[in-house]
Amino acid sequence: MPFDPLQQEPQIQQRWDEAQAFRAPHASELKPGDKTFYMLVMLPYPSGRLHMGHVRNYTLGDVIARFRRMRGYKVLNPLGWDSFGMPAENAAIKHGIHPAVWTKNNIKEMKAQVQKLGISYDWDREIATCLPEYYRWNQWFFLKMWEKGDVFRAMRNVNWCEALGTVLANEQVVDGKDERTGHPVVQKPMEQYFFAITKYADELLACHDQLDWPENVKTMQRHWIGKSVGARLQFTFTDGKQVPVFTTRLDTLYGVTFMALSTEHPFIKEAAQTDPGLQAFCDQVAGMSREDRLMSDIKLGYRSRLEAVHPFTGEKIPVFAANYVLMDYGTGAVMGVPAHDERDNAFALKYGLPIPKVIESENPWEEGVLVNSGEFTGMTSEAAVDAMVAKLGGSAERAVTFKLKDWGLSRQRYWGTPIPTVHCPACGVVPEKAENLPIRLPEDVAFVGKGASPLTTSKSFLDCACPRCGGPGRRETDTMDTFVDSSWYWMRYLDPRNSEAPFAKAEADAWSPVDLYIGGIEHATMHLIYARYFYKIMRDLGMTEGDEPFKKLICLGMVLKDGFKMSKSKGNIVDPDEVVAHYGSDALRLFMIFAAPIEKEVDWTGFEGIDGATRFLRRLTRMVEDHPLCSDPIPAKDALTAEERALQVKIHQTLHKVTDDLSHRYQFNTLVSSLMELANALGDLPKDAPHRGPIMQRALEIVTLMLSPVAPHLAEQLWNQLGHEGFCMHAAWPECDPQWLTADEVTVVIQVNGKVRGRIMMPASATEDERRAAALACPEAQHHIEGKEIVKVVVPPGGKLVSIVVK
RNA sequence: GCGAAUGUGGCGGAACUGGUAGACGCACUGGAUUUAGGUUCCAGCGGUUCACACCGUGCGGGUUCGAGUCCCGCCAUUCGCACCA
Repeated sequence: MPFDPLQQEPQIQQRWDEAQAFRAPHASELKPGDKTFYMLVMLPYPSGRLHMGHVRNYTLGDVIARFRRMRGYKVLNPLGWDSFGMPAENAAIKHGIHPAVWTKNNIKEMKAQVQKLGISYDWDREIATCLPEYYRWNQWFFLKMWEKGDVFRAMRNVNWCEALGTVLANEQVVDGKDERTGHPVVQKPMEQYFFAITKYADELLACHDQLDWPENVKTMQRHWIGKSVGARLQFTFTDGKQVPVFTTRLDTLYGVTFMALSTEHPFIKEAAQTDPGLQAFCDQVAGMSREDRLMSDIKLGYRSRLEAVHPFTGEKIPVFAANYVLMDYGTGAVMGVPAHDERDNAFALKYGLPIPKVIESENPWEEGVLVNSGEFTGMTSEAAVDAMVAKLGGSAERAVTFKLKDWGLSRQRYWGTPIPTVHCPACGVVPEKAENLPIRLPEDVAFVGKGASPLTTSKSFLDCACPRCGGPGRRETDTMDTFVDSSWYWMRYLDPRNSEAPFAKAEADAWSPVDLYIGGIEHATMHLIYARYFYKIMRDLGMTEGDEPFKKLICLGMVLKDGFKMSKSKGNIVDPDEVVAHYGSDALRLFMIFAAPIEKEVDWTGFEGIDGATRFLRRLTRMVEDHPLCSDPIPAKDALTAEERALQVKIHQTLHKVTDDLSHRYQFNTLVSSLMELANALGDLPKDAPHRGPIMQRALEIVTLMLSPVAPHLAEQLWNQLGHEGFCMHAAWPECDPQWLTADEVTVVIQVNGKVRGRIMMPASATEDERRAAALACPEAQHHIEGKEIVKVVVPPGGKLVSIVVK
């Protein structure tokens, strides 16, 4: 049977389907001693079309899932849809399609595309976050967290477009204007719901130790969480107001020459009411585009009429409103120490403030010994902090702050999980009763792209009874951030039809935590921190054991086209469907795996690489076709020819390497090249080799088994052609034979003064002295040694090299 | 701006612990087979050079018998920055 993927692949997929080959057992079906492996890929957004990034991600996951099955593991490999979010609502505004219809169509289309790839998903586990059966559990978690005291309401800025009367997402705001209509956008505080994730900040940092994750991801998370140890102290204004300030450098207190408060700080707002100049400055900052505020190093300030009093010297200190002080970090107020803080320094130079030096150290921004600091002069920075806290008495204390902010989850949108609370004139904001869940999204809404959330237009949704007093109430119209959906979805895969709970504890015990999680590096901080947080919440609710949801993490690089991210707007999309229709999925999978190491971005240069993958698969097929089946055993080592022995070594070394790549190194591109090398070696075995039959039989079996995770369809075909019944994917992974792992002879490289001058073949068993002697005797080396003094000869362990140093 | 990463032939990449730079593949060149080819097979393929040899892993320094790999300083590109998912 030739290589004919377009004909064969659908048939093989149908056979797998009929045999339920990918079904994962539930907890009750697992036997004691069963090894389990939970393989997870990040939940995709159903944009409508699959792209190459998905193909890469799912193929990698599938390679691991299939490999683990062959190693005897029970494997759970699910997929679902992150199906709430803005694009559906945008489609509704633009094309008048209901978000639910648009989303459902997209899922259908993308699922069909994924299925053509032959990924071994257990589709019985499929979930979609936009279905009430799913999002009711978001609501359930919200209520549990409310009970736990982990939900609160507070003010935070949103992107407000006055002309549209709408809140906009960051990505909709370009240069301080609505991307679509060009109307100006300002920062406006709005009352919102929050999850108190900062309660878990310390634990999120500490648990990194348990994780087999890339170091760079852990580092990014550490910086994101941003723990700072320092002190909080009160400054008093001349009008008697107390202003708390957090500082990591209390030791520089004598160097304070100004204070800077956020433009959103309540005292600044109050002062602005009687200070038109200050008000204008605050308006200017509120209207600054997000990029400008975040990404420029331009420090802007405005000197208010407020004055603070230095707690030790009693000197009056000017108070500025400044764009670089953030209201949601620390206390929204900083003490300005221009001599010892880089940003304060730039600010002081710009506004002509004094810059007195109070620390003697090598680098002005680092700790040292205090000078010009009254009674504290001469102390080290460390000692001074304790002394100052003591001297300041009740108005100062040691404190810790985090850059991590509490998780604002309110969205003023339709296509998301309704937040299950009720506004009651008598009781205030009241959580819904658990038995009333799910609070369903209403259908009778209009999508116009301006004004408040569409939910505010649905009378049937708005009118409800207060869960506490039973009086008339108004339902909350905010929906949840879609990050809530993706913060626990992998647990729902364990028990997707459960109508009593998000999942049964027994299922969590059987499968959690996830053994390997694969997804994009772009999720390094937000999603992966929220998901870890939710897992700790689930643990604290007694729903699962353990601290961390994802034991091992692999982050993929992006798939680019001509150096750019593939995107509709650039018109550089390569459609996987077209490739599969032309080359079949095995060739696409093989090429995706082979093209680049997984953590690197890969540029989709065109179809030439796939031609190469196809050539390789065709060549293997031909080798199997040309091979007459043989059931003779392979004779003992001594009976084989030198060529046959060398091939046996190559076969088993390759098997060893591929097994290692798949189980430990998680390096996949080299796995493919090893297979190609082995195929080349098999092709070189002479047709008249005396034991060709049994050697080739076993070699082709091993190659087919190793190919199976990457190109599973062809592997099934070849497996049957090699005389085996049943599925290759259910066959056991081959074991390598230790007697064939070491070659009889090795090449020893001879260097003279660091340059390679010769190579000699030596028995692998040669001693260090024998290698040294042979190297010195080698004619090519002699040529470079002659007439010179030998300073030393280095023979490093490993036996592959001798380095001679001459003068 | 802040945080994280990446940089090796014409191209994608390999080199796992500091030890043969360029495995494997693509593209290209020459040859053979074929009625034909998006077929197959053989050979070549970093640069300079007749050769010996020398140069060569983004750039500039350093450590070492030996550096793509380690250290210091730059440059370029990519990802993230809290309402995109």
